[in-house]
Amino acid sequence: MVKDRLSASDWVKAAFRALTKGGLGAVRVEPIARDLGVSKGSFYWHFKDLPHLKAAMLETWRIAANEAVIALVEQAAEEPRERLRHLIAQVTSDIADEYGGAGVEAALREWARYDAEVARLISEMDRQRLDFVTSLFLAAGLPEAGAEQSARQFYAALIGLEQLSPAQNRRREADLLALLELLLRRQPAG
Amino acid sequence: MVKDRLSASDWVKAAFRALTKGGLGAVRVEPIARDLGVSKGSFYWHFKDLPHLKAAMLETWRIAANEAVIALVEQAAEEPRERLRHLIAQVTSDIADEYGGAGVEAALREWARYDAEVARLISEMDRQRLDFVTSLFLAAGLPEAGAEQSARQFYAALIGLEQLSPAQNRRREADLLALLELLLRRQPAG
DNA sequence: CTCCATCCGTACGGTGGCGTATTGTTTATC
DNA sequence: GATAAACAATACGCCACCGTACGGATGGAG
Repeated sequence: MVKDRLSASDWVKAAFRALTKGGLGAVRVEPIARDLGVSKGSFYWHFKDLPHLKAAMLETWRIAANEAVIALVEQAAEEPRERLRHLIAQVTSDIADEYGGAGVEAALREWARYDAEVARLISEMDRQRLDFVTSLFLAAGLPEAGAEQSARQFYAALIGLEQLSPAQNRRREADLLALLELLLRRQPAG
Repeated sequence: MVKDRLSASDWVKAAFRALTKGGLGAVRVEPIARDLGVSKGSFYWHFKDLPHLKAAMLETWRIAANEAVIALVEQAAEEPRERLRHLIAQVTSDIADEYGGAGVEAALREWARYDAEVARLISEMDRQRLDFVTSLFLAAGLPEAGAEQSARQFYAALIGLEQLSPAQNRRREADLLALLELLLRRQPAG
């Protein structure tokens, strides 16, 4: 047997699978239970109800996304331009993480449009990422105002390209790198 | 009385309202009927079933989106750079058209991730818009390869900024205009 | 006035999902 | 090997929605 007892996080993982495959409307107890080859009796042992599962998903994603950002901050090179290039490489890599990666982001962004709490979470994470990117542009020598705008433009293009051409990672990377060059040339760092 | 007989397009409009407000999962017969103050007997007179309503929505949107693009091509200035600026103004204007505008786009993009047919439609329209923007960059003096990439970068930023900061039209416009300047400087047109 | 087409209301059966309650079944512990 | 805890299966009532059937209202054509 592979695994005949489930944990709460198994349910969360399965929920993310359902989310990426069928959207928020597909995050339902009984279908996921069938997907897991188990009855919903299991679900209601691990979770009070569906809203609690969704809350667990949000929390899981928040942590995972934070860790992804932090991992980039720590692990990549010291030089800010290098860090930005590592960021691009990371975002355009095919390694879909445990929780779905690209698809999840889009689904959550859509979810946020109907749920104020999710909207706050997303906006908070965007803020965090924008601050990070802004700090890199600043460290690369851009003036304050220019750095913030460049960060927005860069991050927006990153998101937009994910929507435009999923599964075109190679070209996306090239587009992002070229855009980065352009933005960095705004103010020669000297 | 305001209007005591409905048409199929009244249902489509109401369906778009539901879509922008609650996502694809909110496009259901009976709730929309309640919203319209009518019974679902009306719905099944105008449409065979729910899939047919959704098909009508897609068709409506396709036409509206095409007309929007075409209107820009015809109406705005002749000069390519001017046309691009008009495009930005259009996209960042608050005039939400009859069918919801910004919210609909996002919802449809998410819908496309679960439905191959919708995906084809979206991808086709993206193709069309990218070709349009590419032609403007070409006309503005950029070389072929650079024009295509600039178009992707510009259009991606446009989409991304919609996701990032809804209801920040003013700043979005500034960011897009600045980015446009940058992209146009790639190859001084002479 | 009548008749037909258009449009909507109402009532119905069917389905699928939610959450609860209750009863197994496995596992660790002593 | 008894026992308690962790986990899961089953069965149930409930509700929202789908799609159908049919009957009632309304308005224009003749």
